[in-house]
Parts: sequence; structure tokens; C-alpha cells
Amino acid sequence: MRLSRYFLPLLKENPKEAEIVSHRLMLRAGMIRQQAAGIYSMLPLGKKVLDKVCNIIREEQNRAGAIEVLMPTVQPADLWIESGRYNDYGKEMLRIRDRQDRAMLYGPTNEEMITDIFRSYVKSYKDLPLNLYHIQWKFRDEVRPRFGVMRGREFLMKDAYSFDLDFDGAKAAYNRMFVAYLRTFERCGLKSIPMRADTGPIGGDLSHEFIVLAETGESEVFCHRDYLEMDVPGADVDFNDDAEMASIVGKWTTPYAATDEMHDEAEWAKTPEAERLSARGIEVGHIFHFGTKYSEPMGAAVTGPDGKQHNVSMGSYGIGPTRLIGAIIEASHDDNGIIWPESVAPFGAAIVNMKPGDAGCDGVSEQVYAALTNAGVDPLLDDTDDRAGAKFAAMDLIGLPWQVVVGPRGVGNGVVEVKNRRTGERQEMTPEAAVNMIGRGNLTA
RNA sequence: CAGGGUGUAGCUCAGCAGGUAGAGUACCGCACUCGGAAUGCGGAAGUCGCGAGUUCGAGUCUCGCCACCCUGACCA
Repeated sequence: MRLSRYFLPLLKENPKEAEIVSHRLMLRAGMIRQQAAGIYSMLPLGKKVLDKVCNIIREEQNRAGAIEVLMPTVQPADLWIESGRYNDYGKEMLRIRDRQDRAMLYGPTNEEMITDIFRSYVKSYKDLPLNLYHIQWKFRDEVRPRFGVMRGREFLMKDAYSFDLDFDGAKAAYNRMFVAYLRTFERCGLKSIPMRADTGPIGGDLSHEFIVLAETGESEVFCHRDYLEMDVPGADVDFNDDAEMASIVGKWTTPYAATDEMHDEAEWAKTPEAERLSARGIEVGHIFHFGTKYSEPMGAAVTGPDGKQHNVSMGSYGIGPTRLIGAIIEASHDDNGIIWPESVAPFGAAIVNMKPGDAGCDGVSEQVYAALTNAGVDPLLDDTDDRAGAKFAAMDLIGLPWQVVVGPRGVGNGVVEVKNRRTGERQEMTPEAAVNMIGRGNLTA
């Protein structure tokens, strides 16, 4: 992409409504535009990051055996009346009447609808386990939206729903999602820590929040330092191996970890003082087993091997991709702007042509641009005639992992300057070497 | 939802002894060809959130409404 033909509305000054870093930087980097309290448009740069995040989520859900569907944003109230939540949900639910005066709603979540889909088709235990997910916009009319996309009213959410014959099956399904989440957040460049979450009236221990550590986090968290060094399962992990899944989950749930709501001073005291880490965190995912809470009232049952009807045992697994973007920025930025992990960077590299119109600079810029494009890096070429300072500041702000600076000085000597956004390190090399280095993606950004 | 605050140019803000609106920046044009957001000159740009009221006259005072932000209780 050529910057001169792109749509990247950068803001030089901080919009006053934005308090926290991620909100400020997303506005300044031209990623989002607020349309109403808690409701945002995704501008091109934001959309690119969102797509990358969603693809990582999608790949890991698929790897773990979940199957993608897409349910609508607008739902009929009937299903919710059936589950009993139509009245319970309160003002957070955006209720709508259509032209026939039918009661509709903008979905805040999809348990009812997915249960309806399931019960309509699945009748046998042989079709289990089943895990269906979608990535769709949700609306919750929050009393107080804030922090930009971190706490919007309309937000994108990946929610998966598992269906199993019994608790053991549901637990295995839960474990698969648990491991998928570890991998997902790792791939987004985040250090996530699963923490026991409140299971409410359901009880049990099958509910975890995945928390990303960030100084600006919304909640206070307490955990063992060991989490910082734990290995995340590789891509070769076998999701069909229930024992292996259980063992990974076991490893990741043994050391102490809790948010302030679940914090237990007595348990915490058992962790040696030096091993304790108390910090702030951002919840980026939540997995939850809820058994027959919906399958029972809605009649989602299958015939078991015993020939009897069994209400399926369910769980739901959420990740907020829009919120995740905010969390990534909170966890990865400096005074000059965003520092994208390579996996979610909107463009793989910036090429800064210091002197558009100069035959030498134009030639080298185009050459590097073509080569990086061929290498699959998806570069952004700054071919505008802004002043140098403005160009550098803009590129630092949008935080692409690499900047290839093509200036008349270097071009005369047959070199370009490559800057690593994260480390700030700059080195001169030939254009070919630069393309090689970035194209191979062998430098950890 | 309770408490507090703010709405003036795209953005950040000034103007408040009531007299009909200003700066920086961004934008457009010309010159400048420039290595860290501050090159010069010129230009365009505002129903002063909306509606009433007081007044000869309201961005400025009064009342009502709306929007947005912050603090708290609640959530991916």
C-alpha cells in the first residue's frame, strides 16, 4: 500500500476524551472513530489489525476442533423468553420492535440461539462432541462504556459453545478451549494467565478468565511468578488427546492465580513471598462450563448409548477481539506510539521514501516495495512529501515492526537504513539485505 | 444508575466588564527539496451542542433539553 493513496487519518494531538493509552493511540493512529458512546467504526488500519487478530483466533479455534458458523446480530425475543433470560437480562439488553411490532433484540450473547440450532439437528450422542463458534458483533447497553474499544457497548466477540453428553465430555471440551486460548494469546504477542473466575450459581471450578498483564489493567490480580516463564503448548499439540489436554490445564492451573474478586488471602499466603506477583491485568477471554442451564429449559437433548435422553452439557468460551487489540496496545507501546507484535501488525514493514521525486530514492523505494510485497510482507510505502520528522513520527506512531528508510544519502552509497520499532536499533545495509532480513521474519520484534 | 465535569474551526484550546469570534496545528495554493511531528508567504474554514427566556444586543446571564467525558456499583 502506498501511503499517498491510503486512508490513514493520523492525529497529532491527543483527543481529550481518551484517557488510557490504547484508546489514545488507536484514535491517534487513525484506527477507530467513535460514533457514539461505546460504539466505534474501524478505520482501515484498525480493520487490518482486527482481521489479523480474528484470523489467529479462528485458526486456533479450528485447530482445537471448533467449527465456525455465523449467527445474526438481531434475534427474536422468543428464544430468550424460553430460556427465561428475557426478563432477567435487564437494561443491558437492547430491545427492538420490528415493523410488525415483533419483539426483537440486538444480541448480547448467543447461548439461546446456538442451543436452538443444536436441538434442531443433533439427536444422537454419536454426533458429539460438538463445538460451534462464531465471530460476531454484540451489543450490551453498558451503563458506562469507557476505555475506547476495551469497554464498548458494541463489540466484536468470538464465542464458542460446546455440547457434550456428560460432564466428563464437557470437561474435555473445556480443556481444549483452555489450551486453544493459551495459544491464541501467545500468538497475539501477549502473556496471558488463566485465573479462576466466579462460576456463579453453577458452582464447580470450570471457569477461567484469561488475564493479560498490563500496568493499566482494569483489575488487580495476584499470581505466582512461575506463570511468566511457563511454556505455551506448540502447534503440534494433540487436541484429540484428552489426557494431554488435562495435563496442560493442570500445569497451568496449579500455581496460585486470581483476580481480586476471587482472591483468597489464606491460599495466597501459601505462595512464598518472593514468588508472589501482584499486578494489574486486562481480561481478554473467559471460558465457562454451565452444564444444562440452557439445554434443560430449551430441550436440547440427545439419545445416549443407554438409549435414554440426556440434556447436553454445555460450555461457552469468549474472546473479545476488539478488546484484545486494546490489550495488545496497552501491553506494547512506548512514548512515540504503538509497537505491534509482528503477528498482528497492520503492515509488515514501512518503507519511508525520504525524497519522493528523486530518481534514486524512488527507484530504491519501489524496488524494496516490490520485493517485500513478493516476500509476503505487505509493506506500507510512505511516498508522501512530508518533512522527515513528520514521516518518522507517523511511522513510530502506527508502530509497524520495521522501517526501511530510503534517503538520498544512503542511496548514493547503495544502502538503506533499517530500524526496528521495538528496540529502536538502526542499521545500514543494502536494499537486498534489508528485504532478506525482513522478508525472512527471522528477527523477533 | 448516582455524583462531578465539559460542549467555540478537522484537532488542542483561548475568548465570559454581555457589543456579533481568535490562536496553534491540520487543510488548500505558491515558493522551499528538507533526516525526527516548529520553512516562509498567502488562503479557506465556526448554525459558538439544541431550544426557550432576560436584553436594544447573548459564545458570554437564566431555565430546560441533548451529547460526550471522569469517579463509583456492573461487564468480553
